[in-house]
Amino acid sequence: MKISKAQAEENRERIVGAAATLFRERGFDGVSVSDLTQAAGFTHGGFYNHFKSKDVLAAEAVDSAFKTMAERRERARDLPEMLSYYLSPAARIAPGKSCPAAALGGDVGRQSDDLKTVFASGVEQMIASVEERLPPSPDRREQALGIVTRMVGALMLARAVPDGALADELLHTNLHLAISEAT
Amino acid sequence: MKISKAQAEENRERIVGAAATLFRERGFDGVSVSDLTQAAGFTHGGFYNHFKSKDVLAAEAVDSAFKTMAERRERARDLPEMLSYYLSPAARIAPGKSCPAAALGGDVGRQSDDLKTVFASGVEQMIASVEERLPPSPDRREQALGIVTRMVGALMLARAVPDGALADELLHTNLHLAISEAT
DNA sequence: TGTACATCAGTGAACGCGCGTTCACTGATGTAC
DNA sequence: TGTACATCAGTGAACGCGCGTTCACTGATGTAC
Repeated sequence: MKISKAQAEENRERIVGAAATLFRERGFDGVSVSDLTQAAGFTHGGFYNHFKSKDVLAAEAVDSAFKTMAERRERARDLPEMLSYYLSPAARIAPGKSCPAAALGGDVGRQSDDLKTVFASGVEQMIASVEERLPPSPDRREQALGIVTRMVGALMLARAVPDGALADELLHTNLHLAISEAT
Repeated sequence: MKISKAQAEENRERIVGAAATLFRERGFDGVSVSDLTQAAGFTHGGFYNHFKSKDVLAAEAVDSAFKTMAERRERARDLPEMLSYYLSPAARIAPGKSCPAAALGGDVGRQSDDLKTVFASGVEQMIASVEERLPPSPDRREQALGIVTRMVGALMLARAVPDGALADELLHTNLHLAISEAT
């Protein structure tokens, strides 16, 4: 049965949205085409009406995740507030709703150059977003890049370690270091 | 045909060694039990004489990778030298021979608590190793943890981005920042 | 506005494939006498 | 030291399973008249 154009477009967007969340939670290999179409409310065969392949969707999903994160960043009043959301225990527990760089960076290193390009532009957006909240200085770009590296590294490591003192320490210590780097 | 005990033990160690390299290069899901036993010179059925499951091997392989890295670290004369090896273009290109935290941290976040525990002890070793090369100070531990976070984040991000200016910048800028944090 | 029909989004069986794991078997090793 | 035999590391076919992708089909949508 054919579906209205509006409904079809909504289905497509639901797949991208589900992929943006599920890939961050379980990695690219941890989510099947079936998982994605089911999350969007239909069956797997229809997937290929919307995307040439799972890989092509992956690039679009990562792009979408970075965009959502950028919107969330804009809502922070200043850099310390932004950092404290980013490095919160809540963010550690909810990779599906947090930074795609921390959740998928390791995997992206083994994926296509197309995906790496999308990823790079997301990282550049993060750097720009931090940089424009930094006090003017000749090495603002370097500072911003350093802070973004710290954020991503800290969140990824805090998740790769069991719940406990080290996980908390990674979050807290890097939050303090990043805040003091930002002033 | 039975094999000598010495040969069997060597085969076991070859699997662990191959796993330590291949998992870092391709991720846990990117390497099959067949790949591992072939790399060790025999066929897949024999795998289960040595390991209860692929997951159990993964923990041992990550442990082994951290140990190899620790030995390599000991050979650096000082912290700047250690950092410049860690964040070199050569390390970026050769994940199989470089830091398991940067190569597998993202994946470990989605694996068993057993693996996370092994991973955490590797990270603690890295922190200790940096800390003992830092000048005495009440917040040496925080500094060391911050430097390790930067190293891991930088190497992972540099790999997740296509060859080019941003990859180089991630390596260079974070190397300079880490060195200045270390003095 | 009403009707006839082409379009095409979604269905679900089927494709070939590789995965982790099991198992009956082989035959050199290593031990007991 | 020599012989008989139990052990057990490695073999390779087979297991059930889920994967990404394809395809003939369905039937509501949306268009042409």
